[in-house]
Amino acid sequence: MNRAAATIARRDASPASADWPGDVLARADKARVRTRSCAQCDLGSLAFCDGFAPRTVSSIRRVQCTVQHDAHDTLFREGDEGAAVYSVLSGAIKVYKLMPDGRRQITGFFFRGDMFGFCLDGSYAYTAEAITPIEVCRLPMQRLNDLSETAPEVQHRIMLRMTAKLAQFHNHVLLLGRKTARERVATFLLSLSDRARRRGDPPSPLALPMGRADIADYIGLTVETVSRTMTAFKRDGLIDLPTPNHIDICRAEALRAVSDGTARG
Amino acid sequence: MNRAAATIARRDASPASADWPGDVLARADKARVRTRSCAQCDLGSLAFCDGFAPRTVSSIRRVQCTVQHDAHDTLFREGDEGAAVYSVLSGAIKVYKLMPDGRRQITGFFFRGDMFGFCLDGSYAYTAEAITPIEVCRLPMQRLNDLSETAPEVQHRIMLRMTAKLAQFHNHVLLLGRKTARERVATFLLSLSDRARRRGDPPSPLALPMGRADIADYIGLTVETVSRTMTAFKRDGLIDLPTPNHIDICRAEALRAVSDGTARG
DNA sequence: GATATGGGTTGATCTGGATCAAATGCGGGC
DNA sequence: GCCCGCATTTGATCCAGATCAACCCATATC
Repeated sequence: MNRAAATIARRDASPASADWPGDVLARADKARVRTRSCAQCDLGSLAFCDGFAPRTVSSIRRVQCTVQHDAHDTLFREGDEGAAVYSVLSGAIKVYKLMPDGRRQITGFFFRGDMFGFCLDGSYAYTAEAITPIEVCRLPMQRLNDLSETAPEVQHRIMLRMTAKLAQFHNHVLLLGRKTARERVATFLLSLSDRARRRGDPPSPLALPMGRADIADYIGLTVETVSRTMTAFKRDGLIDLPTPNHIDICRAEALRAVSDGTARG
Repeated sequence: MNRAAATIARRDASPASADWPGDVLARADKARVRTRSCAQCDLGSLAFCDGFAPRTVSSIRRVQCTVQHDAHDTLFREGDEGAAVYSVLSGAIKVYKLMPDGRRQITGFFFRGDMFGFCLDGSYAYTAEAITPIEVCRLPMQRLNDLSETAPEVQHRIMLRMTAKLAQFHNHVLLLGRKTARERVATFLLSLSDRARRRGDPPSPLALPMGRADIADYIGLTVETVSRTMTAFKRDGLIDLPTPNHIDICRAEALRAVSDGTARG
């Protein structure tokens, strides 16, 4: 489609090394780069570099840059040269793959503290797009690799993140391959709630920054089925929906039973 | 079910450090451990350690052990302490997750040269089972981590494998979330064929070591649908099925078009 | 050669979720 | 306050793939 054509045009216009702010501006829609270091980073224990030796941290600071995006901005597209990994400071991001006829599969949502963009060589396997206004910490992969010669803990930390992501994928593949609509929605809500809790965000009322269409494209359903299922959960008293974008999980155990297929019988 | 109960009993009987052959025997069904080193390894460029400095290779050799299993043996179960990664020397392995009611999702097939079992801390997220008689190279993860202090290329190589696996997962999630039965089967066959080619196995007739039920549980369909779809492909001249476990891809481009949804219109 | 066994295939029917269609609700601009 | 545009919800119908049920056909056993 014309979106794909636009991507190619942009890529041809900005070739080569993709490590520095100027390139970020050329490559991504409307990015605003702040050149200040990560001294003001408030991720705390969620930060990728938390607990590293001071000299390792300062090495990372030298190669890192903080980037802001508006909602709906594209950070990179499937097929772009994969040059950097990102750590989310604030906001929500979705990554997805498209089929030629426009079918879309969202393969991940990322929030404060999450990392995405792993792509050691070759090109990104998916497109990344801001759901809300976001702030991300951009880490050129090549620089991290260089760094790992002297600081093996950097790669080890990356491996931990990737391992966690792999485990998540196993669960998501189970959801997509074998779960019913009710089980999918329940699993999704519990997983979001769990992640909110882990990163210290209020788990109730849980914020749903993404729309119903995004949820549907993530769990392999249609908007209508997602909506109907949430309404059914509300009717059954499992959740409350103060607004379409906030849910209260009223009966977590019951929702858990739905999510793993042990509800009722 | 009683299988789960048996797992717990076995784990209670063999606690603690899981690095050495004796433990492998205790943990896995009927494993035969060969204590000879990997000097006879014939993986060549497919090997995890291919191209490493001689002293790194010999460090790996010291911690590695080669294990043989019969078809249907279980290497480890979901929830077992994740102590080692495996590299396949020969044969085929499937890994899967089960739901309490018995629904099964196979999350990966592994062949000669593939690695699986990534699990830096905590426990395995899935069960691994031999499809055919197999021979695997077992690498205790903790030892690899220690090694990476002096040889950063070890972790880098692991990261490459994990990155490739992540990209594969993105594709598989797209398949499960958004593809039709025909698209799924076509994608599956092409992916197997591609992997056979990459590892130097005859791409035609392509061997299908797994049964229809395994294929179905991998691509989120039923046995009947897999069988019907393969029959339809044969009728349409896209493939031939000399035996149920061997396929010839007759019209790869046409199958490719089916797999990405661009067939006919 | 009869007989069991366990894949794999084929046929008939059913159904969960998709699709098509229409409200409904809600935030933002003026 | 009122209108517009968009996301969400609700309703009616349809259909791809699941389910239920034979059946086929190799291999194994005696």
